[in-house]
Amino acid sequence: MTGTRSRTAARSSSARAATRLGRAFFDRPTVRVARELLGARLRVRVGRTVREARIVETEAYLRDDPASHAFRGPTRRNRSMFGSPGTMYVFRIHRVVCANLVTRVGEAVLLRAGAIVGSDPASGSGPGRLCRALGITIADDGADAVRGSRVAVRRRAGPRPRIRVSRRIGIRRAADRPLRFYLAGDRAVSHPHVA
DNA sequence: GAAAAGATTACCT
DNA sequence: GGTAATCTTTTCC
Repeated sequence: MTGTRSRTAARSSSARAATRLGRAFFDRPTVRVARELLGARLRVRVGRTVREARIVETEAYLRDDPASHAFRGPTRRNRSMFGSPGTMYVFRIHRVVCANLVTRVGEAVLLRAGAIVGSDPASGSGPGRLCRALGITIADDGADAVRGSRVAVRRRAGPRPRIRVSRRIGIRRAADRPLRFYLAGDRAVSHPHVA
């Protein structure tokens, strides 16, 4: 039994390493990363358990983008956005937190919604709800999703999904830019009707 | 120092 | 569809 479990663990560890998205994935143009994160799995270790969501909705925040928290350069709050590709930028808004994955310096992808695996899929509909469902907190700000032990992103499995594009949700500045991406028809998408 | 603004959500009518 | 909740960071005097 022990031997079997050990062998199984070794194999799944190797498979996990093979499917985990690396630095190079995030070190690419932000819009491309935002699109390719759709369908990927976001895994968060919470104590002894692992929570997982299939990402269904993202938004890109660019360097030359008045809506981005990094627009005016590094501050104490946004310093994670200037970290390595794959760094988590988590910020607080009202009573919730929202999570981003950093791409290139000063740019990031906001994780707007995910279908929670093994639970109510719609409980991750919305950036604050996604973080709450996965157990992401402000303490995860600055964490490394590439090499870190708490958060990891796994490559999308399966065929290329059908992606829809719209303006971003809930912002005032640069509101017309088509920088929101989501899976067509997915129940966990937070604002299905925004064009 | 004080005040305003928010990449939101839940609950109201 | 509108609005209150809630609190940190940023910005302005």
